[in-house]
Amino acid sequence: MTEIRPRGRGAAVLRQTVTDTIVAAAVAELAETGYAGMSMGAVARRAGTGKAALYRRWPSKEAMVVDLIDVFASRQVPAGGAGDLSGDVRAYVRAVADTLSDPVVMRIVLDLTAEAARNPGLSEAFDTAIRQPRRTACERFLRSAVERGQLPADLDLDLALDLLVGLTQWRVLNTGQNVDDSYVEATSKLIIQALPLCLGAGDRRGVRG
Amino acid sequence: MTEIRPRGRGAAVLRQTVTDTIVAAAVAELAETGYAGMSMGAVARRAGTGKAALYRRWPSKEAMVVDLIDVFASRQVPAGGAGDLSGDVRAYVRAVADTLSDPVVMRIVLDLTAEAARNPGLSEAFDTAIRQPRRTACERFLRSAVERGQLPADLDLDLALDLLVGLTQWRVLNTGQNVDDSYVEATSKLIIQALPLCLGAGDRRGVRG
DNA sequence: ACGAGACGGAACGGTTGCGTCCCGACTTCA
DNA sequence: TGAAGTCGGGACGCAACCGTTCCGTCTCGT
Repeated sequence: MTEIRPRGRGAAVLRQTVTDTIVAAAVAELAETGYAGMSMGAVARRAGTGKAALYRRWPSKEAMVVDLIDVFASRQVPAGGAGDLSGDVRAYVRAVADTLSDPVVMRIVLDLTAEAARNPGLSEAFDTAIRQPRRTACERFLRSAVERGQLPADLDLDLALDLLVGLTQWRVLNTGQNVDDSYVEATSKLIIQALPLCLGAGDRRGVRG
Repeated sequence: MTEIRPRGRGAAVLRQTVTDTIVAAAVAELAETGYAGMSMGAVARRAGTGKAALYRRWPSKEAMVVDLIDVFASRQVPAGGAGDLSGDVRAYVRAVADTLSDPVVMRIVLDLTAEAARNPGLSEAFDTAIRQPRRTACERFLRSAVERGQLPADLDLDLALDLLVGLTQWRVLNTGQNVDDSYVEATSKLIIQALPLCLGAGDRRGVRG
C-alpha cells in the first residue's frame, strides 16, 4: 500500500483510518459497479473524502485496484501437507467456499477474472497475488500425499489441480445455489475419491490457474 | 433479433448484411472492451455505419447485448443420450473446449458472467439462452445413463453436473494453458471414471449452472 | 507559537459516452 | 415515375468521468 505519512489531522489515529476507509469504499464500489464502471469520484464520495486523497496515494485507478488485490491475497488458503490428504482437501474446499461465498468477494473475483483478460497489469497482479499462491499451496499438499503413497506416483498434477481447484470454485462462482456444509462434504468426498484417478501422460505444462 | 425491413438500398442483399455487420462488430467490440467499456459509437464505427442504424434495431445497449447472447446460444451442446455415456461425455467436453477456446468467446463469456452478477436483464438472458439449455442437455444424457444402469440409481445429479460442467470449463476459462486433444482425452476419462462416485443425499436444489 | 502538511470540498478543462435528430444519397415497391 | 424508407454521416444536448488544482480548516512536530 502506498504510504502516506501525515503530520496533520489526527495522524496517530487517522494515518491508518483514512487509507483504510478509502480501501473499504473502493472494495465496495468495485463489487457493485465492476472495474470498468468504478469511478474515482464515486469511491471518494463513498469514503467521505476528496478525490485528492485518492491521488495522493495512488497514481491511477489501475494502481489502486492492483493494491486492492493484495488486500484479498491476505485471505489465503490453509497450509496443509501435514499428513492427512483427506483433511487437507476438506480444509481447502471449506476455505474456498467460505471465502468466495461472500457476495462481495465473489463479484470482485468474477470481475477481475474478466478484466484480467484485457488488462495486463491487473492480470499479473491477480496471478502473483492470488492464483499462484493458491495453486502452489495445493501443489504442495498433493505432492506430499504422493510421497506418502496416498496418491499414485504417476499422478497427473495438472489434472489433479484442475479437479481440486476447478470443482471447488465452480459452483460457488457460477451457480446461484447455496453452498452449505453438505455441499462442502459431498464435494470434498468426491474430490478425495477421484484424485487417485488423475493419471496419464501428464506432460502438459501450464503457467497459471 | 429485431427485424428491420428495408425498402431502400440493396434490400435483398443488404437486409441481412447490415444487421449482420453490426452484430459482428458488436461481438468483436464486446470481446475487446467488455460490456461496460463497449460504446455504441465504437460499434457503429467498426461496422462502418451510423449510430442511427443501431438505434433503429435496438432501443438500448443492453437490449442489443441481450440479442447478441442469442447468437452464441446457437453454438450449442450436442444432444447425446443415444446409448453411450462415454461417448456423450467425450463429445460434450470436446464441444465445450472447442467453443470456449476461441478467445473471443472466452472473453465474452467471462465478461458476461461477471456482468450478470450486476445486471438482471443480462443475467436472465444468459441463463435462459446459455446455461439452462446446456445444463438440461447434460442432465438428459446423465439421466438416460442412469436408466440404462451405466450410472448408479442414487446418482447425485447436482454433484454430477458440477463435475461435468465445472471441470470442463475450468481450465479453458481460468488458465492460460493450451487445450489440446490430450487435455480433452484426459479430462473426459477422469469425468467418466468419477461420475459413478457422485452419490449422496443429493437433495440440494439449484436453479442455474 | 508557528510552519508543514494532510484533510474535505469544490471547481476546472478535456474527453467520452448515450440517445436523438437531421441531412442528402440511394434503392426498391407500387 | 414517385413515394417510402433505409443508408452513412455528422451534429446536437446532456451527463459523467478523469486527473489536476485550488481553497480554507485542522492537527501535528518542533
